[in-house]
Amino acid sequence: MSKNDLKRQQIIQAAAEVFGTRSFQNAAISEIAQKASVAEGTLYQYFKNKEDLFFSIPAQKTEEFCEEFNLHLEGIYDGLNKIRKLIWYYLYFFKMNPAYARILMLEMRVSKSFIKSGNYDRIKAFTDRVLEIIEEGQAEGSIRSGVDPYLIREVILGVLEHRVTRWLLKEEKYDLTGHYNEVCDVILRGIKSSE
Amino acid sequence: MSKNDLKRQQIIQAAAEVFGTRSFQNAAISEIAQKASVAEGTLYQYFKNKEDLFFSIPAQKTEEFCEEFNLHLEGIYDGLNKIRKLIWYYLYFFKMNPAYARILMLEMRVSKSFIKSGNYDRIKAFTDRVLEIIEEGQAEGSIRSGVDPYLIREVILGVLEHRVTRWLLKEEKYDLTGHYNEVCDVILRGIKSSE
Amino acid sequence: MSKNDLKRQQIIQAAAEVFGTRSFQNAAISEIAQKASVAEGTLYQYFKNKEDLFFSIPAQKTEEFCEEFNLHLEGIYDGLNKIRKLIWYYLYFFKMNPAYARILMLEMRVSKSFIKSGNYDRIKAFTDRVLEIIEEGQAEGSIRSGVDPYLIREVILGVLEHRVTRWLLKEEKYDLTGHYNEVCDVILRGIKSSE
Amino acid sequence: MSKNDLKRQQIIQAAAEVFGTRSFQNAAISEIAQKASVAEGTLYQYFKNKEDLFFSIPAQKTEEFCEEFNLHLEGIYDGLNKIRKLIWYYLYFFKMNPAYARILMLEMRVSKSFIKSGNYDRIKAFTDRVLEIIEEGQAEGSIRSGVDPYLIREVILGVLEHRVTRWLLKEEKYDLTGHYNEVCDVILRGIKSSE
DNA sequence: AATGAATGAGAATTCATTCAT
DNA sequence: AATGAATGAATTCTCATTCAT
Repeated sequence: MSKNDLKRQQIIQAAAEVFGTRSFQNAAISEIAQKASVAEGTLYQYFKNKEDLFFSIPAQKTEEFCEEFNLHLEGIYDGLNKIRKLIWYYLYFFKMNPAYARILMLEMRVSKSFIKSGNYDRIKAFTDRVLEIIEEGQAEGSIRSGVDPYLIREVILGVLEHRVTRWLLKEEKYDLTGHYNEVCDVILRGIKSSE
Repeated sequence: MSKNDLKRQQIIQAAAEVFGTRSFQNAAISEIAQKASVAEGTLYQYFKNKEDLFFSIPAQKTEEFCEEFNLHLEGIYDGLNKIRKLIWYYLYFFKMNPAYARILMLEMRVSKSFIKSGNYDRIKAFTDRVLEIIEEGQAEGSIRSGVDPYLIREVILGVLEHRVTRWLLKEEKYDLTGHYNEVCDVILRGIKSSE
Repeated sequence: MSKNDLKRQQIIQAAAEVFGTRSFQNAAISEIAQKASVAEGTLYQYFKNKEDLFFSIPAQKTEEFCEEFNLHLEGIYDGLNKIRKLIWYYLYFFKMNPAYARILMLEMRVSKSFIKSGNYDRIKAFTDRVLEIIEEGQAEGSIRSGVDPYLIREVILGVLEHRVTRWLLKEEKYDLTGHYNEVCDVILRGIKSSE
Repeated sequence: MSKNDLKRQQIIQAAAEVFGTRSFQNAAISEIAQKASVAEGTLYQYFKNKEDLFFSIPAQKTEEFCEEFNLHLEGIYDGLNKIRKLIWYYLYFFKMNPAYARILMLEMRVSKSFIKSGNYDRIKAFTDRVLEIIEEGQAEGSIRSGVDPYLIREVILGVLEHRVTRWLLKEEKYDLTGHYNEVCDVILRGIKSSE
């Protein structure tokens, strides 16, 4: 990694810490600079402005997320188990990264400008991967075909995001991965009584 | 309604319009006051501060939502159809109230202080009602028993909130109630291939 | 004068003092506010921004200038003496108002945005008056006709502005109204040897 | 010219281009460096600071101006025609160099620090030359003697500077050398009706 | 001599809130 | 109760200049 990239990462790291505790508005550039041990002006050599810095946080984390996730998928060959793994890993990851969860769930996910900014692309790569898994599952017959895979993805991610969001708002008082089996069960089999 | 309450409503109405377009931070008290045809100082006779005014918006709308929802439930006696109606009405309501959707989905739903503020109660009344429906459905056998009703509620609301949020971020370009049947289907029957 | 206008004047007065010593860039809003005994924010209730405040200074002074000038013209009925009076009064006025001279000659007169701003109008009223005097002089035969009055005005004001500017740059070390007679003479009779 | 001087000129050239469009404050060192194809730090090897660089622009141009002017004077032996030539050439030069005109008329001419800086000397050489011409004219009898030659110079340069300045402020919309004959006429013969 | 990354001081402006009328 | 003028804290961002390489 070049010296340049290194400093960039160093700043993003500091930003992640600060934005992890305070909202975008309440976080101060001065605090980030201090935490990153650079002058305030230096931030502006690496990022266009405060928002650009803010939006640059997810890239790194998302990459980390995806890499780990792929490792976890190794050796799993059927769609349903991949989905189960996805559900578990998603919850596990945010349980382990609550500060980043705050940033992503309570700020980014709700921001039009983030979506428009190029920084959304990395996250899109992940959701594309999820779609792939679903389509493979449909092809192999383990996931219902005849249902729009986008809709299936919406259900899975909707539930997961909701779960993480609630957990954050309740100040992370309970175990986010708890009841993981039931969550999978309801997503897979629905809420309707089967007979 | 007292003259006092009337003016209160007038202000909330103006606030809903302004906050419907701009974010909390970007909305100006001065604009709200102007739109409500009162002096800025007057706002502070009715609301403690900007946040208090902001958080006061949902009460009225939620009540409206609940009343209408109850009307729509009239004559429906089985749990599954109640759920279907819930799903439809939820999407329909936000389709008809996109400005309010913005406020609720992109700001309130993501705010710790809103939850802590008393103003969350009205919304809680609604989610309690959903829980009731689920429990009734479980009792009558149409909804799977043996699954935590809270979890079932989480799935339903998670999907719905996700759907509305995506729609807002995509600038309301498509029909929010579209594919309503498929949405119900996936929620009710799950994503797993049934055989 | 309304209370509102009074405070406006008070601020302009303070601004004139500060801008009289420091350049536009070097003058600080905070100093002006302090000198005017108002909060910094108050300035922005009366003026759009720093530049707007700056450009608002000449109006008052120009009016004062014109009024006095008109008094001085009283009882003078021929064009040449009016021109002589103009020359004298112009030099005299800036001699008595060196701080304002700085603002007008070294900053405003050289600023495209000032000309474009409405605030230039008051000064235009003065130069229009000068043109009138010249045209009257031409009509009565005391000033050369057959020469564009605009050009004549340009000569008169050009010399005067140059004189005041030089005086300011030389730090007002000599008497600005000195040699007034010779100045008139050269402007009136030209530089060419008469035979 | 040494390699060193060459780079110096290169930088001044770039500075002239940039300062020709933007004001001193608005021009960026970085842009000048880029245009001169040197690093920002390099500028500071050749010039003490931004102002020093800015003030260094006129030297070269003034020299160019004087050389050309002297060529134009060749073969003219009487004072009045020299003055006429001066008036014409002055207007012509700035018409051909509007960017430099901006710098000189709207910024330098109005700056105390420029006068104090040594860089004013080259310009002084020119005004000294003008004084010489006037004194020669007085000696030969074509220019009025008995009038302070400094005052005569003030009239000539005052009118010319005023003319160029107005032209710049009016965004160079008309021909600067237009009406050149009338300008000479008024300067030479004055504004007074001759009988 | 040349570089260019890092610096950090510095200032305008906004706007929710107050309070005298 | 209503007003709205006055407040002033609070913060991003710029950019000339430096200096280690």
